[in-house]
Amino acid sequence: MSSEIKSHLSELLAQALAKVAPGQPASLITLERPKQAQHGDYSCPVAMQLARLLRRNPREVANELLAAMPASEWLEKAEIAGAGFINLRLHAKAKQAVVHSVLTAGAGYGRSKEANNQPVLVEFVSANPTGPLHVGHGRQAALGDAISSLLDARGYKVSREFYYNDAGAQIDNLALSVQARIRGIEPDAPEWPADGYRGDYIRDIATDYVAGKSVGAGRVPPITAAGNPDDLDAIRRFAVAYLRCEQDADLEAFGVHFDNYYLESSLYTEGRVERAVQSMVAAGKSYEQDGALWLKTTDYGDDKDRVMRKSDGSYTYFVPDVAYHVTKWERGFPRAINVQGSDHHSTITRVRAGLQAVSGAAGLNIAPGYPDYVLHKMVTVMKSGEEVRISKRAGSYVTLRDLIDDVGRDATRFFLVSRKADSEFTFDVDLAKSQSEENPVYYVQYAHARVCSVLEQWRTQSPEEARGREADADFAAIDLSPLSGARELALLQRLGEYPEALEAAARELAPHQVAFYLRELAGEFHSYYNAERVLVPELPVKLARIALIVAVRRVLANGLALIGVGAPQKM
RNA sequence: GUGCCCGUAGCUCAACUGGAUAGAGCACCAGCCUUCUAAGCUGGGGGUUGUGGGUUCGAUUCCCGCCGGGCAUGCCA
Repeated sequence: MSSEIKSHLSELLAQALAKVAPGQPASLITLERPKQAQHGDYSCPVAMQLARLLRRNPREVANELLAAMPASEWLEKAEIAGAGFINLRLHAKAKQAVVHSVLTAGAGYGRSKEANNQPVLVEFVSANPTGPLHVGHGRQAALGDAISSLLDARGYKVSREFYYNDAGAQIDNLALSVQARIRGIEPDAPEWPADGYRGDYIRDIATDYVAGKSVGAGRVPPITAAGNPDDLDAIRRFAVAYLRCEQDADLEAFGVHFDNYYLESSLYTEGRVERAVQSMVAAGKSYEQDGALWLKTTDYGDDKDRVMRKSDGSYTYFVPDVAYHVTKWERGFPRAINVQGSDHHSTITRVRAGLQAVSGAAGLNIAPGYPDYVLHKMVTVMKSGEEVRISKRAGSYVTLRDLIDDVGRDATRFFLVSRKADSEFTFDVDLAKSQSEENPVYYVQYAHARVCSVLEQWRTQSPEEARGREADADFAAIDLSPLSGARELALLQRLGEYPEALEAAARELAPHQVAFYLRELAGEFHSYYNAERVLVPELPVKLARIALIVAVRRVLANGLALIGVGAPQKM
């Protein structure tokens, strides 16, 4: 509703612009929400821009625009302020309508069909199965899942995917580390593998392997440990399955679900890596040197060429990455988004270069910027005032599981998603634990629970009024005209901004904006709650206020759902 | 050395992509519970937006130079 009003106002200004300055494009007109209430509901700076183009006084131009603007039933006041801002104030009626929109749309409020069901693949976490998930993976899980939900809300057909690096040197390392533990070798012993994983979980895997235990559930095919310490391949299979199960359990506890798990090993067994290399060679983008095969990534903006096939015959890591991304395109995803740590940023150029080479040779028409990347900075973990260096090899971490157990799922997710991806993140574990009750998530959830509580009171006090009013839509017919207080208008305004907030967050792939929006909406609700009673004697006022807070509850619930946080009825 | 990103209150972070007096939360100070949940509210102190220039009606935002931090720059993944 709010966006309808906004475009209505833009149209009025566009008509004025056509009269005052014929030939100037309507795209000059932008509407902003002023920070201060005295500046009205919307503000338009176009007169100042015109002043430069027309070489005239901005306030004069603004005056003429106002005079040329058609009247509107939604508009209460239009005035000029400051250097030449045109400030617009809406009638209360225009703002009240948003409650009806929210209550009618319910869970659909804020959603759109804009993307027209276009498929998009969002890849995130993609942790190597060589250890438990740590805090950094948590940030990625929270981010990736929220981005996926945002795109879903914009009408995309979203596929969440986890890419398993279950091939290559790291996995060999894992197998050797477990084998060493089976043989009773400690990480500090001279026989310990050079780059072995030192964490205690390696010993647990070794113990289970020797005991002949079985692992596997859900998506991970069951496997029983062979128990033979010499069978490195059997150890490898068991260790990978073991850790996949651990990671699955952690993600489950975090409330993150994937539609698909893609195994790197399958790229080899299906010959896709080989085919990708052949295409890159056929594209004329490669050459042999020093016994290795190189890709001319400099043709695609890189500062030096990169090795594809090492002199020992194995491929460098980005080659299967290229093959993998070819499958994303071939599987029918014209858009793909990769959520990764910023330490991977050098792979962007290589993967895109490889894709373009393959695309040219195989006639795939892959878009030049494919895929999109959302890079997030690393999480610095502070514990007891000191930084914990996350190192799988050294075995020191704070696992995602630790956080979920200590801080709680909702708080962890809200916290991890409420920062811009490209800002560095300091996660103070002690603070998060000791002050868990002051985490902003409770502030938002509390607002939701408070609405529920008021409604509960109302149902108890006045069952005859409440009868037949259960779902949101049952409140939609209530007369909203009593909602005219300053705090009520502020709440109405905020509710109306929700669809725009989602649109912006989805466009910028920035879910932290949803968290901030919710914080503000909850704040305005808490203020209102403290200043006014909802359950007042005058029935029309009472009902209007009830409709308002039901709408608030709805938007809080919708927003929290997007970022994977629960909306409790009671706290 | 080169490339990308970051630098905003004591701390952790915002700022609608160039708008009006840069905002929140922690922490600190002073108030508000016999009335719908005090995990809340009201008020207060706290800033040369790293720094020096430039662009213009207007800069935290765009451009250039410095300073500081992170990541990358492997025939590691």
